[in-house]
Amino acid sequence: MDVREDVGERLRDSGYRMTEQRRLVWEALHSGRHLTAEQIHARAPQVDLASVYRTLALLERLDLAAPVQLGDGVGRWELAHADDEFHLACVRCGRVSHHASNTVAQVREHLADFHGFVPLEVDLVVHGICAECSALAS
Amino acid sequence: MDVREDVGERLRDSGYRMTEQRRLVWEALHSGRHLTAEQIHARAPQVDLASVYRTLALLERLDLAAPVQLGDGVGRWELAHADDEFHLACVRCGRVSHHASNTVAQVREHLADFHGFVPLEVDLVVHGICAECSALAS
DNA sequence: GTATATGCAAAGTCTTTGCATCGTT
DNA sequence: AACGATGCAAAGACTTTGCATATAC
Repeated sequence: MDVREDVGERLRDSGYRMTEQRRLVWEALHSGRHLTAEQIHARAPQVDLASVYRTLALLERLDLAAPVQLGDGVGRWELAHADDEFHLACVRCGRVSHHASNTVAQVREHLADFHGFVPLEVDLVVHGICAECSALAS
Repeated sequence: MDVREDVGERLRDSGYRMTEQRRLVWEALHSGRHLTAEQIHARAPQVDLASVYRTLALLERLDLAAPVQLGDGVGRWELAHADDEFHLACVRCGRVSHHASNTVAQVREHLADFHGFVPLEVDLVVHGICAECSALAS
């Protein structure tokens, strides 16, 4: 699953060049999830913000990274991963965790079986109060 | 379910004033779903764009309208509705439809029962190919 | 009459683009 | 050596804010 070593190869295979900037952005993406362009830039200050955006767009085209919309209107990015994971966003502490389940698969089946809609990407974000914050509040 | 008549009352009850601009935005929201601020402004040209934004923020505070994130990075709005409806966005023709099912309820239960996370809002958007476009492609 | 809401214009934020230079292949 | 990628700065899209005027109550 960790393709950190051969991004260069992957890029070259697709006709792109491997550069220090792209490597730094790629590494930054490994340091967290649902990161804003600004956060990635903070983790790779040598890379111009414009290049961060350009690199993210490229990685998206190659299905190596994916944009995330948590509903706060801020553009966020993370490494591509199976979309049977979804986000749990705590409205109290702001932390966002990932959660894997068969829920997304169920949604897919439900749609395909009954409605003729062919699901490609399922984006599921649940806002609520995480276990830690619930405990504090009681 | 149609509270069109008593928005004024609702506003006044909450300490706000009923104005022609707010009425126009409110009506515009009834003319479609997942509308951008620009689209609402087009449907109510007499209302300044800034007031459109201010009114939408107010309606959101009163739970009369809700922002929608379809994943295209564009801010969209619609009348508040039960969140067991979710969006189906066709990546081919761009049309977005609403779909109601118990899927969202299942997600809520799943989380509450097993993970201590108290779900508040569930945002589910499915990107894919609608039945019409599937038919055309075959 | 008073306080809130509006219009207009300016400022903010986030993202994209143009272009000369640099660096990978 | 050639062409793609980068930095920098400017432009763009979208949204918010300040302030004087208008308006609901």
